[in-house]
Amino acid sequence: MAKKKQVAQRSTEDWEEAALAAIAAGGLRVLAIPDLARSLGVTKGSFYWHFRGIGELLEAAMRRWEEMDRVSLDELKAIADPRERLTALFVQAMEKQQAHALYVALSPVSEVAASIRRITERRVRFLFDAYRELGLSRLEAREQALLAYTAYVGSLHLRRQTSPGLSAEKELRAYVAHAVKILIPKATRKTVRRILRE
Amino acid sequence: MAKKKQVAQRSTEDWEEAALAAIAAGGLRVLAIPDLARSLGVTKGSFYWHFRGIGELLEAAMRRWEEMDRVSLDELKAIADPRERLTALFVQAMEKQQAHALYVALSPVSEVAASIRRITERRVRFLFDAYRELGLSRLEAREQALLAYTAYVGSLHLRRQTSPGLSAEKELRAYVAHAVKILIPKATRKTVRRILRE
DNA sequence: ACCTGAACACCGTTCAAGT
DNA sequence: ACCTGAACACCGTTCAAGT
Repeated sequence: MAKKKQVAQRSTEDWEEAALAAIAAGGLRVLAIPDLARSLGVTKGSFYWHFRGIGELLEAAMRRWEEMDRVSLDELKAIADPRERLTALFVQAMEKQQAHALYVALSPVSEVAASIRRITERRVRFLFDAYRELGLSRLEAREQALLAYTAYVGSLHLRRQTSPGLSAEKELRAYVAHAVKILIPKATRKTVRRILRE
Repeated sequence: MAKKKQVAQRSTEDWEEAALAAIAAGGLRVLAIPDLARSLGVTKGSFYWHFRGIGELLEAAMRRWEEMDRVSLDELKAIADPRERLTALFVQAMEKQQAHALYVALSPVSEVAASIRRITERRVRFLFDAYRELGLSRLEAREQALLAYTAYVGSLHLRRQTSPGLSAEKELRAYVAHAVKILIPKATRKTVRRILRE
């Protein structure tokens, strides 16, 4: 019954998670300390005990996201067969909505450019390694890795644009099927189905 | 000599242009009415004579950008040979820095989603038509158009990320060379050179 | 160790008053 | 027709005071 006096006591991680969720949902522009505080059940003043300012929150949130991205790539690295590994990556690219929303919202933000670059480099490197294992030359592997990565980024934008006339869903599926054919050597129809359904 | 009394008298278009320049340079977050007003030599109060609010400014600026985009596509449509037309489009994709910066900055902004979608549809349509003229089936042309468009969007992101170790410029050139081979049927080396240099 | 609450600067918005 | 200047609400930030 001592509800009024019960202090919330939120951890720094709580603030970071709330920030990432807000950015994924509405973009960086809607990130407001009073809103975050309200959603965490504390007053905005307490924010400044955890962070020096909104910049530091962004930094911490980015570190958190980078770590999540690194871990999910490492999980894929456990897959020995490079073709299977690429397929699993494509499946991930169709899921993980929050991560994709974050990428689109934050990629134009200059303050987090260093983070975004590290994420990009790690992903391109992952693709490069897979293509190398499939027998491509260094140059071919690099080119293919970059094409795969840009196709992925572009597909995020495509997915955000729900076309009214032409079914966006249908467009996207045709797109992915085509991209898979080019980006996963010797991909079978079953591979495409796995990526589109699974 | 009546400098103090000389009123600035800015047109609505001046505000729109200033807004687009600010967004291209620093993203939507740095768009601030006091800053715009200062750069135009008036006080922020006058903004509200031209626009009902910042939302209306964005709308007007988007209409302006859409029109610019439409015009530059129409210019390309005058090129009769579809292969030449695609090449010219790729050349544009390597130039027009402000337009690209605008796309990256605004694509995640939900308020302008309708504009972005119209721009995307117009561009994909342009690509589709070119591929049809080159003899592709409706499905093939659509798939190829979407791949070309996503590769373009992805390349914008790639270009923003100036890698320190590996030369970003070099990466980008390798990428474009590869993309051209896939996206412009029977492209010659000269085509690639034209796109990378011109 | 973590939070409250009041304070201040600054931006978005309004509007009466100017030319 | 277009702009100024003062006003107000709201957000980011600070900080002394609380538990």
